[in-house]
Amino acid sequence: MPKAAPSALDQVISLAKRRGFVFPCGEIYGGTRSAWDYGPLGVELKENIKRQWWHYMVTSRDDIVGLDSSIILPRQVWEASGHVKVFTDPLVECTNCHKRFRADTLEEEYTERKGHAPEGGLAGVPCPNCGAKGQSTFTEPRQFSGLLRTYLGPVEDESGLHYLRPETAQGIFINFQNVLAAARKKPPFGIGQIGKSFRNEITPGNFIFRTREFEQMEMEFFVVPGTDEEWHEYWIGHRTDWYTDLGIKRENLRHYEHPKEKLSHYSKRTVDIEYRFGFVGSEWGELEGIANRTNYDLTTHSEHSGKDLSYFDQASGERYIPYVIEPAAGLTRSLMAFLVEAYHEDEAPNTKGGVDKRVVLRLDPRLAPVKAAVLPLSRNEKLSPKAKDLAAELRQHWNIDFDDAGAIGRRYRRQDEIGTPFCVTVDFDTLEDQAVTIRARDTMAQERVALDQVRGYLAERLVGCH
RNA sequence: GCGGGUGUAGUUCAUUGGUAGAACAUCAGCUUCCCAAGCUGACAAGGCGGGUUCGAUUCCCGUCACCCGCUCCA
Repeated sequence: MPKAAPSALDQVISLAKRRGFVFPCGEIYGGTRSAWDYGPLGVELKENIKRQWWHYMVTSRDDIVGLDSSIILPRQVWEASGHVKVFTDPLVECTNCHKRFRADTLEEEYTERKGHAPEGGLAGVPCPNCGAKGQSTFTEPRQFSGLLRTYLGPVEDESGLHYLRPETAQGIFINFQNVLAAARKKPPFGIGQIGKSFRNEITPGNFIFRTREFEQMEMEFFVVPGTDEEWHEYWIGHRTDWYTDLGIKRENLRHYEHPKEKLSHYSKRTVDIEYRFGFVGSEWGELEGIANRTNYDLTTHSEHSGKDLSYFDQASGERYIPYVIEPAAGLTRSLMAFLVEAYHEDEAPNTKGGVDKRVVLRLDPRLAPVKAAVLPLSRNEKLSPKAKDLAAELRQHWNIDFDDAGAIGRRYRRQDEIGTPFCVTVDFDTLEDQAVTIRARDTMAQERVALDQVRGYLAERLVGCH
C-alpha cells in the first residue's frame, strides 16, 4: 500500500496551522526557533495523547506509578548523571568544509589511527571530512552546551547556576527511594512521568519534530539485574503496540537498533521506534527510544549523593541496584505522527454532480479533539436553540462543537478536516419526530436516532473517550 | 553557530521604483440548505530595522523567522 502522497507532511503542517492545532511561538514578535504553541485543537489532541499514554502505562497497571518532578533540579543531579559533561563538549569547525567535530575526540582518533599523537596538536590533524590541513584549518574550540541554564537567587553568578532538565528521567531516579517506600512497590516496577524538557538543540526544525522546549512521556522500569534484556524486549513490543492500537499502521513503524559505538553514555542497548514521517532526506524519524540504562543512574546517584539507592529483597535476602529499562517518548513527535497518519484526501460527491476533494483526519476517536459536532440544518430560530440544547447536554460528557454557520455540507467538511468522528444534525423533522441524523466521519453514512438515544448512541461508539 | 535558499491578506498566487489585485478560507445577511451550491456585503497583506532615492513592497545592508545540509536524537 502506498502511503500518503509525498507532500502529505506539508499538507498536515498547513492544516495544523490553518485550523489552530499549532502556532509558531511568539509570532507577533517575529517568532522564536525554540518552540511552538498549541492552539484550541492542538491542546485537546495533546491532552488526549497524554491521557492515553498515562492510562496505558500507569493507571491500567498495578506495577507502575506516576510522578511529577521539578524541571529545575539541584545542579549536582546533572553532574552526577553525566549530562553536564556530555552536553558541553567543545566543538571546532573546519574552515574549509564547515563540518564540525568534537575537539577532544579529533586528536584521540588521530592518535588511535596513526599510533602517535599529531604534531602540533590540533593543527596537525587533517579534517576527516575534506582532508584540509594546517594552522587555521579548525576554528577555536567553542562550548556548545545542550543544557539550558538559568540562575536562581537574587545575584546572577555561578553559585545560582541551574539547568533546566534535558530529560524527565532524572527526577524519577532521585525519587526512587521515596516512591519505593511510599508506594510499597518492589522490582519489577516502574515510575512514569509526563513533562517538559529542554535542550539547546543546534538546529531545531522539521516543524514540531525538534524543538528546544519539548514534552516527554517517560517511564523508568526497575528490574532485577539479569532480567533486564528480557524486559527490554517486552517494552519494545509493548510500546510498539501502543502506537498501532491508536491507529498507526505497523508498516509505518520500524525499530532502529543503535550501533554499539553510538550509544548514549548511560545505555547498554537502545532501540528506537521510528515513524515514516516522510521528511525530505530521511523519511523516518524517531518517536521514542527504549533504552537499557543498566544500573548506571542509580549507581552514579548513590556515589555522588552518598545515599544508598540499592534495593533489599526480603524474600531472597539479596541486595542489588536495579537495572532500568526506559521507554522515553516524545509527546509532540507522536502528535505529529498521529496527524500524518490520520491525514487523508478522499474524493466525495458534491451537489453539482461532480467530485470534490475531501480532507479527513481519520484520528482514533480517543485522540480526536472534538468527539461530535451538533449542527442545525440551517441557522434558524427554531433549529438553532434545539441544537444548542442538545450540544449543551452532550458537552457534559465529551468535547462537543456547535456550528450553524454556512451550508450543512460545508460544516461536515470542516468537521472531517479536524477529525470529528460524528456529526449530529438537527433538522426540521426533528421538531416533529424528536429524532436527529447522526453522520459518521469515515463512511459518511447517516442514521436516524431518537433525541433521547443520542447520548447512548455516542457512548457506545466513543469507548475510552473523555 | 556555519553554508545555500525563501519571506506579499489565514492560505495559494499576482503586480509595481510612484504607497498593492485576485482566488479560496473566515465573518454577517438572503435562500427549510443533508455532503465545500448561489447571491450581497465585510474583514484582511509585502517579517522587522536601517540605507540609497523626491519617493521603496520592489534596489542595498543588517536582523528575525522558515526550508535544505552539517550537528542533535524525545
